Amino acid sequence: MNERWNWDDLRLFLAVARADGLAGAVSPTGASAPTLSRRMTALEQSLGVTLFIRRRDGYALTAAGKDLFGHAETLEQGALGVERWRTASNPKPVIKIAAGAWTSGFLARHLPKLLESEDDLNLEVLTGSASADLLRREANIGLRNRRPNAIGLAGRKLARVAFAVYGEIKLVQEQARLGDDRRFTDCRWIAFSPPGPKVPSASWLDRRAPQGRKTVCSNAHAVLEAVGAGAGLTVLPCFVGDTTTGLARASELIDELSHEQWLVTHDDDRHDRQIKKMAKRVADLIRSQAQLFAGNAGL
Amino acid sequence: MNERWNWDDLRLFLAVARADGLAGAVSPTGASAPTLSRRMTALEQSLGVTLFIRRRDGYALTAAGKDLFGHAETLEQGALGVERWRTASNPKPVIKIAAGAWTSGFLARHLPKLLESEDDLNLEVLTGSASADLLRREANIGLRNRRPNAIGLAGRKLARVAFAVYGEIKLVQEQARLGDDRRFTDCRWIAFSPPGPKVPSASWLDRRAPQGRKTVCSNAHAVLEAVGAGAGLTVLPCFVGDTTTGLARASELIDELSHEQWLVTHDDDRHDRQIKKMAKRVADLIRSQAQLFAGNAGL
DNA sequence: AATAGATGTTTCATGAATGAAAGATGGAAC
DNA sequence: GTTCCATCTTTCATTCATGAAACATCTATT
Repeated sequence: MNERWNWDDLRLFLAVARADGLAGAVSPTGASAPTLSRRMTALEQSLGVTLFIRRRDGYALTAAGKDLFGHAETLEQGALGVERWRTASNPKPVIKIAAGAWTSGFLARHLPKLLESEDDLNLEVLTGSASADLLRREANIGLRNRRPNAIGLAGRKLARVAFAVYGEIKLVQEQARLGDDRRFTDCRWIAFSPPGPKVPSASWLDRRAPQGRKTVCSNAHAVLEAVGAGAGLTVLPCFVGDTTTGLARASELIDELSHEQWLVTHDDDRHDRQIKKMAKRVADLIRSQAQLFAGNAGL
Repeated sequence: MNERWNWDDLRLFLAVARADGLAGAVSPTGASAPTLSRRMTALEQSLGVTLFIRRRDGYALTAAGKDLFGHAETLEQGALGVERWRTASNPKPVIKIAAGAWTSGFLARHLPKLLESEDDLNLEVLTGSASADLLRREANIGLRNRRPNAIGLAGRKLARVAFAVYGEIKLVQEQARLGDDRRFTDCRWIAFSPPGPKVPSASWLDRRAPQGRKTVCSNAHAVLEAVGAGAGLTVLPCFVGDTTTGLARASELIDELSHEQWLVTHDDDRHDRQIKKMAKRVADLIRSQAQLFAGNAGL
C-alpha cells in the first residue's frame, strides 16, 4: 500500500460504483473491463482498503467504499468545473461543408459516421454554390462536380457520379410497356431547379423533353415527395434514386450528366487538424460508396 | 483536443504551477522532468488551451492556466479529503523487531536504511529475549544467536558475529606493554549484564577473570560510556567495538563467543508483505556488513 | 569570450499498462 | 441436470508511457 495513488483512478472508481460493476462502467470511462478490474484492485492496494465486495452479479461498495465515494464526488465536482470552464472558454469550432442539394442530403444521412463522439466540433452542412462559398471562406470543405480552378483551392477527386431517370415503381412499370419512342415523351416530369445557376440535370431535361409536362420544384425534398407520389419521372443521381425506397430506375445511366465528385478545401485550412480530419472522413465516406455513386449498386 | 483528459494530470499541473517550472515539480510529484513536460503538453492538447508560457527560467501560468488552477484546487481538496480519510481509517501498522542490546543499537544506527520513505509503517525496536517475544507474537522479527527450535518459528542465518576484548585506546596501549600473563588479570573490567538470562560474554568473563575487578552495567549505553572513559576493558561484539570511536581491540577474536546471527520470523507472518519486506531489508543490511560482524573490518 | 549553471526538450531502450480473446464462475431458465 | 447468459478475471501480444542520458538554450559569472 501507500504508493502514491492515481487521481484518475477515482474517476474510474465513481463509474464502477455507480454502475454496480465493471461491465456498466466500460462505456462511461472508455476503459475496458480488464483495465477497470486491475485499476480497482490497484486502488484498493494503494489505499490499503477493500472498496468493493465482488459478487457474481457485479461489484457492491463496502462501507469503506461508500466513504471514499463521498470524497471522490468532491474530486468530481472539480473535474466538472474544469469541464464547464473548458467548454465555455473554448467554444466548439464549426466546420462548414458546402455541397449540392443531393450531396448534402447524402452527407446528412451519414452524419453519425462523420461525427464521432470523441471530437469536439459542430458541423454545418450548407447547400449552395460550393465554389463561391469556399473562396469567400464561408465554408471549409466543398463538394463540387468539377475540379476547382480558382487559386487557393485544392481539390481531390472522390468518385464518379452517375444519373438516371427515376420514378415511382408502379409508374415505371407502366411506362416500360410503352415503346421506347413514347416512353419519355408521354409522361409527366418533375424538374429540380434549386436557387442559383441552372443545374445540369434540369438543362438535360429541357433538351430531352422540351415539350414535356413539367412540374418544377426548387427544393430537393419536394422533388422526392412528388416523384414518390407518382406525379412524374425525374432525373436523379443514382446515389439518391437507388437509395430512396419506392423509386425505380426508368432508364439506363445518362452518360451526358455523369461527372466526377470533387472534394475542395481552402489552402489556408490545409493545416487545420480538425478540418483535415473531417475532410478525410468525408472523402473516405464517399469513396467507400463509390459503387453506389457510379450507379452500380446492386438493387 | 477533447480526448478524455486525465484527472491525474491536474495533480501534476498543480505541482508544476506551484513550482513555476518542471524542475521543482519533480520531487513533489515523483515524476521525471521529461514526463512532466510531456504530460503538460498533453493536458494543453486535450483541453485545447495553452496553460503555460515557457520561459527560459521555467513555466509561467497563462490567464487560462490561472483559471484552471482554481478548478484544479477543488480537485485537490477532494484528494486531500481522501488522504485524510485514508490515514485516519488506516493507521500505520507497526512492525516490531526484537534483538539483543547490541544488535538493536546496530539496527537503530541504520534506521534510515530500513525505513524507506515510501512505505507506510512504523518500526519498533524491542530489546529483549527475542525468542520468547516472537512465540508470544510480541514481535514480528527477531534477531538471535541461535537457530530457532520452537515450532512455528522460521530462521535464516545472516552472518557470523565475532567478539573481542576492547578498551579505551590509551588504556589498551598501556595494557599492551604488560606481559600476556598479566595483561587480562591486572586490569579493571566492565561487565554487561542486561536483565534476563546471563549473556555469554558475561559468563566468559566470569570464567576468564574470576577474580578481576568488575563493574557491572545493566545497560549497553552505560557500558560504552564506562569503557570510553577508560574505566576498564570489556568484551564486545566486533561490530560494536570496531565502530565505536575511541575504543581499540585489546585481544584477538574470542572464538568461544563467536556465533551465528539468525533472523527469526513467525510462520503466521510469512505472508505479510510488509513484514517480509522489512525482514528482507534487515537481512540485506546485516549481510552487507558481514565483514564487520565477523571482525574483519579494516580499521 | 569562455565557462559554469540553470532550465526544458529529444532520443532511445526498457518496462508497464492496455485490450482482445479465452477462461472461470455463478445463477437462471428450460 | 444441462444449457444458457451474465458477470469478472487471466493470458498474452501489442502499444504506450517512462526515465536516463544526451542535447539544446539561455543567464550569470569569471
